[in-house]
Amino acid sequence: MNIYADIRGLVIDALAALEGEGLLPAGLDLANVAVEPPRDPLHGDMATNAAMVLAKPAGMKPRDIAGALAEKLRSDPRIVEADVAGPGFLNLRLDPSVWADVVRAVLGQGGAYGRSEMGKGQRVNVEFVSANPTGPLHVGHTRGAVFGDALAALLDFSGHDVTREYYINDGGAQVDVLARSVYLRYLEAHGREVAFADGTYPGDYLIEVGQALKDKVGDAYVDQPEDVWLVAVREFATDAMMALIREDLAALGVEIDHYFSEKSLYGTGRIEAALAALDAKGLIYEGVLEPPKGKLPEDWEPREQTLFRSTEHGDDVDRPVKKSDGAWTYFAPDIAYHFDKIERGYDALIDVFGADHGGYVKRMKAAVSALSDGRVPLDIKLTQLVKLYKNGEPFKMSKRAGTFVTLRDVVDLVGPDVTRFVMLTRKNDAPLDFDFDKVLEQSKDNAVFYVQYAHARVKSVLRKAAAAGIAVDDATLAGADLSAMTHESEIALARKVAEWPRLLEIAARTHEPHRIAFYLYELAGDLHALWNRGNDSPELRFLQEGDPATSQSKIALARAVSVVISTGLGILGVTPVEEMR
RNA sequence: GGCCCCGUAGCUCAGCAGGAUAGAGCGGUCGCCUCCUAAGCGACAGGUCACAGGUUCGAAUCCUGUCGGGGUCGCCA
Repeated sequence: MNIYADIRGLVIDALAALEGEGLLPAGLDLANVAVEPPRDPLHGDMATNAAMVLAKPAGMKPRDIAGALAEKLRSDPRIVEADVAGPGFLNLRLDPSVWADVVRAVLGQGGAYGRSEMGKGQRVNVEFVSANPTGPLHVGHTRGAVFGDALAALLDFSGHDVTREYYINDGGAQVDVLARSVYLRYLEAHGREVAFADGTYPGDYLIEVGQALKDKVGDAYVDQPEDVWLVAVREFATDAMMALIREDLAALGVEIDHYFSEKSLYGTGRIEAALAALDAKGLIYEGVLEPPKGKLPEDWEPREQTLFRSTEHGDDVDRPVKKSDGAWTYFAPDIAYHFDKIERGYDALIDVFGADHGGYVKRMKAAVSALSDGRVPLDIKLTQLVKLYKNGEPFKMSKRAGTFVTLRDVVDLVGPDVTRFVMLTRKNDAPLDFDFDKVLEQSKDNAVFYVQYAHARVKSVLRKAAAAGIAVDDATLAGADLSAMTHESEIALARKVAEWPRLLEIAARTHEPHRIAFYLYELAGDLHALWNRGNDSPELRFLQEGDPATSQSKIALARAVSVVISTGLGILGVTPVEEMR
């Protein structure tokens, strides 16, 4: 049940009726007609901008349209008041039974409340993390992982058919570096003294990989030239790193549906095929790029390269797909990879990148636009930096990796639930401060705690009611008489619950899962407010001693809140708690 | 220099397809525990939505420009 959608439908029907009666011209575009919660609750329960939006196309005064619309709407039993206000707003006051209906619907639907079909028939591919397989995931990847996973869950809940995907960058020079680094650890395992030159990965996490390599091949590679072992060690090392990364993701509760190997694009004609597709559209040419505007790189010299005419699809300059030595640039396999995604038939693509990849957004979009002839939209979400703090001090080092704080460091310290929630308490494109002490603090300025506390409070009431012999299963609560739910704090809470489907639609449309976290914080706040009213006004307490019927009606509302919190946390990948300890 | 993101209360940040008197937390001041968990709740104070134009009945929101912060910029992915 989405009460906002229902009432909007009512408004649309009324407008259609007015058209039929000739009071409005026929054929008006109603797409921009909105029904929203008013900023000020004094204005009513809902407001519509219909009259203002339609005034110009209809050639009428807003207030005249609003007046006629109000007349029509008043005939619906759910609308008790419809007043024209301001420049032409139509403020609606709903019958209190509407909120009772919402609560009943929530109890009836349970975890399905808020699900929608907005994405019905749409296959969406969400690619995220896609970290190089050269070491454990670090904090930045953690944010991308949480964001991508929550976004995928959100789209899934909104009716999309979602694939979570990870692109393994196992085709470039960095995996050769990895192989050489592992080789050094391998020699070390054989008791050799080794030095880690610049350009190798010194992290401790490779020690066990070197040992494992020794266990596997013995001394076969010792004192052998690189061409003997490089390919084999590279594969061994990449596999080990991917196993590590999968473990990291599992620790965070992230499950990838599809891992896609960059390497699989080489030597198989797939890069060539993708570029041939572009070539067939006249978008590939040999040419010399203009030097960058402004300050020139010192070693700049004009070079003829194979270029993709990305400017035809919105990019600022054309982009090279081959290096001067004839090898592919990294962009070439990326084009092939996205070509593959398009050919797999997705209706929409989403890439989650770190903010440092912001410079690639336009060219990637240009490539997808060109390859799909503009049919497949690509949205690229950038996740900003995470700044870590501990004891108020910036916190940088990891014991394990030697250089950066890993995903494991974070999850081990605060747990996956706190990690995930906190990572979503900022917009993806805003920097995030993550304070190891603060996120574990039990206070109101810690949103995780505050939301969990609200959930636990409801659970506590349910336990106490059950102990008092009052039936509080959802079926019983759904049948409770909710006509006494009239206090402003109760209505405010029910109204918030009613907003859940609408909030989800907005979050799904904008690809912004953080909105869920903020909504849950507000919902929790409304519950805590009502809870505390019970201190002064015993009749507002959820549990009414010796009065099962009233208790059930009160608890029905509380239970509806816990259903929404539980569902919302579920989308964020956070487990709701039953009690605070 | 080009491109991208950001600029909202003392601090950290929300702001929903443009909508009415711009919100929350922290910090400040003042209240609330014989009472379902006070790990909480209520009230007050606090704003030139960086700045200047433009579009619109209406702009924090859209467009242009300026300033400030960050990121990025052809043989690294």
